[in-house]
Amino acid sequence: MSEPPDEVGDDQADHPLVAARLQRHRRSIADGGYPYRFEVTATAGDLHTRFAELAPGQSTGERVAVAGRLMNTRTMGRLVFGVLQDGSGRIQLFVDPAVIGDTGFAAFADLDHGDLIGSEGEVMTTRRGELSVRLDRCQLLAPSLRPLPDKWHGLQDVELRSRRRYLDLMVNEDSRRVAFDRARIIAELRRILTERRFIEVETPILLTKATGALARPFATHHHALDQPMQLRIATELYLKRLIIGGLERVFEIGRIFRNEGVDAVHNPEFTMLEAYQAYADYTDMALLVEEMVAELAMAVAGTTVLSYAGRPLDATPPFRRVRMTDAVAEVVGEPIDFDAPVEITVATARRHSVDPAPHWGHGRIVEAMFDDLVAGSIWEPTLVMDYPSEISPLARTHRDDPHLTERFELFVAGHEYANAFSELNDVMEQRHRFEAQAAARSAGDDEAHAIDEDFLLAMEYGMPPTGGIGIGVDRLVMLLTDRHHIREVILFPTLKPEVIARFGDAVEKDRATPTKGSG
RNA sequence: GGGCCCGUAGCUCAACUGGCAGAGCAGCGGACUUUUAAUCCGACGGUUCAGGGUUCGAGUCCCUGCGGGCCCA
Repeated sequence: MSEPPDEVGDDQADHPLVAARLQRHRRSIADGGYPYRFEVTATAGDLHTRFAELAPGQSTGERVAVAGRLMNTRTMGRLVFGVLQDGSGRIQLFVDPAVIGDTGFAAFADLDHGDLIGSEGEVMTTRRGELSVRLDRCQLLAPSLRPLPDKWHGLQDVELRSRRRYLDLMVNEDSRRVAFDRARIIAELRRILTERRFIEVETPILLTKATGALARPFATHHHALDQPMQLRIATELYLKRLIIGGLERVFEIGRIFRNEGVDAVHNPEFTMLEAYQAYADYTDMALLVEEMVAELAMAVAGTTVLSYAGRPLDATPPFRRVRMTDAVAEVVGEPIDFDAPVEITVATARRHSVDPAPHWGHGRIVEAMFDDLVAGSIWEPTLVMDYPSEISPLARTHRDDPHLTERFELFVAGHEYANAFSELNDVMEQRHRFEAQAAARSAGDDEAHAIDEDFLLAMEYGMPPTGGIGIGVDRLVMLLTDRHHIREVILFPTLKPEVIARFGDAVEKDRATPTKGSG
């Protein structure tokens, strides 16, 4: 054989199921190849909508052209019933040699499941009432060289579903629906904010120093500048610079990168919405997030009474509000006193199996107790209000309690969904808070904020009172689509490199097969 | 990081206390002129994740590694 050995990329190249398709592909190329375009006049969804009422055994006289992937065929003597899937759904193809001709019929019979085809014919219903297109013409637009996954069970392997998302989308209706719902949710978020006169902006991802949140950044390097760089961990401080600049209502829906582990609710890159409104405070943000969740639930689920993980979940505003210190005090059975010696709070924590680190103050300890003892038991949407200053370096001190800040987080189903403040706008105070963070960092707290001098410079020009909020978009999509793992709502979640097992040998796929990038 | 579980045909899954590696779907050949996961008949399809060990004999037991899942931290 003089054929190049790797016309199909990997270990499956000589698999019989692939080889036959490869042969047909070569014949097609020799016959002049495949079309460059196909004029589509209808989608499956269009047809089902328009002809929903059509009785069995009817012909419409209307000729349409549909395109998509051939998912299944059933031969019945000299008839073939095909199932065409396009972006809107599925439509049956009725293939009768008396209509399409013997040549056309033979060509259709030569198609493989998975092929992309363009089909034309009259809209009709079968005797059983199935809406169909009676083909008088059909062409192969692009072949599938590999067989589809199981037509009934689809693709089940959790890892493969993420790795080969295209296959997952081809054969698992649920996955397609989540993708569409996610797009809808993001579009609705834009609509909701735009209607409220927010403008959408883009701030840098590539930074010399990532700031604005408590998280470890990814490190990279700029070659021409010979400069170490980091990927952003928040959009917060740049959006506030825009508030200072007078844009007054800004938001960004952007990818955030945090160098941390992967689990059911964490992916190293995720999508966050941050919105800032000048002359507003955290009570405005609370109303905003309630309205958002309710409107999104109506858009996606048609109701604010959701079902999540088999349990009812009522997301109808107003949400329950509870002060963080009260929630903790209730669980531990004694009040939290920020003026008492810290040892008192340490002892309270230890009695509840929470072990504070030596440099923690009341605030960090209260947060740890909240995380361990309270957060997991929250089910219905709850605004946890008024976080300790120690853990809120960017939030404004509470107008009624100097130990606390005007900050809330939205908790649902045991997890955090949003984080909002009355933004700290006093540059002197901001500098002090940053310095306290720096001190915590040198005391061994690797989750403390870094000082951002450039941001402080911006603040020195005066920052209006501002309400700000950050919302985890992926988690919101999980909640609204009843998915329980973040990889179900991210099309391409972060995965380890694929490893191909060889004889006594394991090779990373991307190293085993040269690609454009490596050449 | 710790515990438990999993990795078998392209896909979905079986295989008892160790004893010839199976089915359905897909693919191939055939029957069937209105099917709906069509149905029926036939033949085909395997490095049981990789490496090592125990054994007359390993998918199964042991060790190591890789990958994955769930729970916990």
